Amino acid sequence: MGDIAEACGISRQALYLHFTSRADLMIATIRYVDEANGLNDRLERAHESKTAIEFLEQSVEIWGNYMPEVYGLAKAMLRARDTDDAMAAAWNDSMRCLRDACREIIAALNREEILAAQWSPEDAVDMLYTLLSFANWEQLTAEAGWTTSEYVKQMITMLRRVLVDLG
Amino acid sequence: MGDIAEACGISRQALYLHFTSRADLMIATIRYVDEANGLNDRLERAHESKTAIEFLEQSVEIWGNYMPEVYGLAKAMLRARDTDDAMAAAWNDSMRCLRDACREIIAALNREEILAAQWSPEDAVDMLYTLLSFANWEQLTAEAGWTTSEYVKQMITMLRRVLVDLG
DNA sequence: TGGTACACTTGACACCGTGTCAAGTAAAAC
DNA sequence: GTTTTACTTGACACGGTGTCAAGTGTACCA
Repeated sequence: MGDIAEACGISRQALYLHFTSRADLMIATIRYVDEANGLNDRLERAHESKTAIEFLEQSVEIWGNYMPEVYGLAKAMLRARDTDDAMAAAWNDSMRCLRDACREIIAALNREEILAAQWSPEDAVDMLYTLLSFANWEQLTAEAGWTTSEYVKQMITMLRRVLVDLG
Repeated sequence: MGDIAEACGISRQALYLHFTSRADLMIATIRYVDEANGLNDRLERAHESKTAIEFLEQSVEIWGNYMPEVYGLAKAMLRARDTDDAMAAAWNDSMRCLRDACREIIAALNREEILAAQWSPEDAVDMLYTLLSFANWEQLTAEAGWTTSEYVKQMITMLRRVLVDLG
């Protein structure tokens, strides 16, 4: 809080006039970022896809390019999530549009009858959402040294293999 | 530290006679768990497999049953890892046998010429190691409600689809 | 038997970060 | 000209980590 206040050019105490706590500030920040960066709007664009596979690919590309933009905040929130229920709720809320996208992708694959036989739609949603996690992206980029475009390319190819059975 | 000391029936300060810091205690703990629970030894057993695919399946099964046993410690270490380099090193050290297993699995698939064409061996190792992460297991079990055996079964089927090209 | 080393005790203290409280100030709004 | 607003400084409580000093009981050892 001290560092943030200093960066804002106000006193630490003034911060508490605007936000009741550290958690409150972070939640407000993620709401602001959601609004400004518009993951919702961006994912919306994938809906123009003609096929379910294209929908999947578009969504992964959008998500893969979004994560680097909000990396710092996301990491801070994921850390705080473990000890703060309000933070966990805010994070889940903010990730809801990705969850929704996953659900829609699986529904689209199912509708086209190309969802791989091993999956119930529910399990497929769980797995897709899990595979697209920040933690995995961080591991592959920060630790393994992949670039964003490598991540997107490999992830798309992998997800096609995992989720799609071609007739 | 206070809680741990109390649980041990000694004073908080006595803990510092044995471990120089909280991080030191956790690192010693994970070393002890590694020794006692023997992930290394357990993974060793998978080497008796006749085929690369069997090797993969055995390893995932072993790992999937290991994670629940060390969940608490692993979670604490993953949290501390972000702010403590020694902790990060200890964690990586402790995960080295899983990394090695991933490398060997990919090498075996490659030797049998069934590693899917999309993958360079290095990328395949990175991806396999990432997919087997604690974070993914936690997400699928704690959040999505999968059981350990569901995790193992789905993970194996998925990894076969992801990594293996059958003639 | 006396002395020493060892494991532990109590109690105090410093440091850091979060969050709270009180009193004061400067400028804008009415 | 007064009130409201946004901020200031400065102090303090709390919890957690880590340190220090001095004391205690016990086991070992010459």
